[in-house]
Amino acid sequence: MIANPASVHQQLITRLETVTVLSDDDKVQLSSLPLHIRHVAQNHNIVRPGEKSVSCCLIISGLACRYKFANGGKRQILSLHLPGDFPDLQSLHLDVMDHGVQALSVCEVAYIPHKAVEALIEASASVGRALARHAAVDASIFREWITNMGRREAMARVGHLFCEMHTRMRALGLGDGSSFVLDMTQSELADAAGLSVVHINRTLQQLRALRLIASKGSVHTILDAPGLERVSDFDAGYLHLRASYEPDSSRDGTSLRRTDAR
Amino acid sequence: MIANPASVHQQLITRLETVTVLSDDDKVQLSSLPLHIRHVAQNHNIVRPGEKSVSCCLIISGLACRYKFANGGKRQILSLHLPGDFPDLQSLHLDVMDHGVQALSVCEVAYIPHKAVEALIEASASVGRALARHAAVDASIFREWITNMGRREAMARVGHLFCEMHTRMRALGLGDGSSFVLDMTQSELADAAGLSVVHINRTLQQLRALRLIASKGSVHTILDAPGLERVSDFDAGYLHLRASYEPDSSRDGTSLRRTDAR
DNA sequence: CGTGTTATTGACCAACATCAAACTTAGTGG
DNA sequence: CCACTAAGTTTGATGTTGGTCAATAACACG
Repeated sequence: MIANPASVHQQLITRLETVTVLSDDDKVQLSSLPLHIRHVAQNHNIVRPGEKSVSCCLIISGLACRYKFANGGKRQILSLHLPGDFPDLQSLHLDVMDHGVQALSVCEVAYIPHKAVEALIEASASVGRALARHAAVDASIFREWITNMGRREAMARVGHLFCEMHTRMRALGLGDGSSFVLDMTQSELADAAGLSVVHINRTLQQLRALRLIASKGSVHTILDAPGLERVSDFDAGYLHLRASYEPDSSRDGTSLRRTDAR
Repeated sequence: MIANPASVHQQLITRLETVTVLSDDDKVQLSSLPLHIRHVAQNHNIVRPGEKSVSCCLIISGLACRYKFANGGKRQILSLHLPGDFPDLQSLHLDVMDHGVQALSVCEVAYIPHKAVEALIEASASVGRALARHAAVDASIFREWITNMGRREAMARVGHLFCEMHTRMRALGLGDGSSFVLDMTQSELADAAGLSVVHINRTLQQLRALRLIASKGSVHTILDAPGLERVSDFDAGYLHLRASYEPDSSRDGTSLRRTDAR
């Protein structure tokens, strides 16, 4: 799997078109975007923490994550990234990386100079909107993860992670019906879910025992999607895919009494 | 405390100037921004979840939060917002609110129509940059909160929250040296830290027993800032204030072995 | 095969949740 | 100003979830 620049440009255009309308001129500009394509080995950094970035990275293939270390080196995985994602788009606006980006599987990555991205945004409002929207969805996923870590117990947390990745992959045309590949060790899942490796292992066993999922290697199958979503408190609204979302107007104007908060 | 539009425009200009350089023309444009100023009572919604926003809100005074509900109504507070913050800037790019914004104290809020914000960004690259940076810092804080919830235990979690709010307030010229006002009940602190009310109470007692903080009512004093930061694993880098940040290049190019992850 | 990583298991323990009750504080109306 | 009330804080007792440690089993790869 060796990406050539032209196919990467096309991949980028296709991805942006899921979100906005691009003019022919936009596409021409996108097609001439300078790319520095690199293969990154498994477990190596795509962007180093603390770095002063001069380019944004686009994941072309593979699975990447953002991460931070807390305390005495306990790692937290902050997000997972699929082909077409820009895991460090914020580096356009922040001088220093407050976290790292790492390849969880072998990855192909395209680095695009900040200057080029800025020029493109300057030139095309559509592209600017699409990138802003990408960043906004990224932040929405962070919010859901905060909720996941703060208010869901282990089984829901892990199940939620699976639901999210399955949904995101299907939106990109990856995965095969109810199966998908998530190339992460249990140790990495633990870092993503804020749990210990041992507990992840036992939680996966529970999910399997309940016949909600099945796994062989890194290929996971969702056996009972509604059941898994129920157990995991999953509602895809926060992914802001082009689907409907039911507004909850039950609290209109009324006071949220402090005791509501529990 | 009744804000008049002119002072709000000035407050906005001052805040944006902490981040970018504004031309005289920018300031004129900012000063003519249409604002709908509203007082929001404590515990009432500033923006309802599920809503299709047509305006962004700017906190003029008071303390606000973003929140979500998980599971059987367990609330998670996602972020805290001080005067000058735009807690729903993302609504410019997302059609539906995936969370709510609520007043934790009495708040004054200015609603600015999306159309006006978009026109302003169109007209002024500086303002666009400042807002994009605001959103990027917002997301950085989310990442730190994920780490906080996932990988820090109760005392560090609560201490970290205090350090963050203290630092953010000082950056805005709020608070008085080592004291600051954080108008939240323990129940709300619990929702922010992903803990139970009872445990928050006991954790605060520990922090007081260690002489790291002292509190009377909602006025908190940090008695031993370095001590609290150490216990809380706090490093202000992620707030991206205009200060230095030490890059960590210790992992350059080397493999992050999977077992590093623990 | 042998070596190193990853997955699994059991035993034990710490952190945190839950429940229920008492106490404190601030606000309200008489 | 006092009694009353409701919200918020604190405490104790007890239970559960998830962490830690340490060992073993299963795999993957040269």
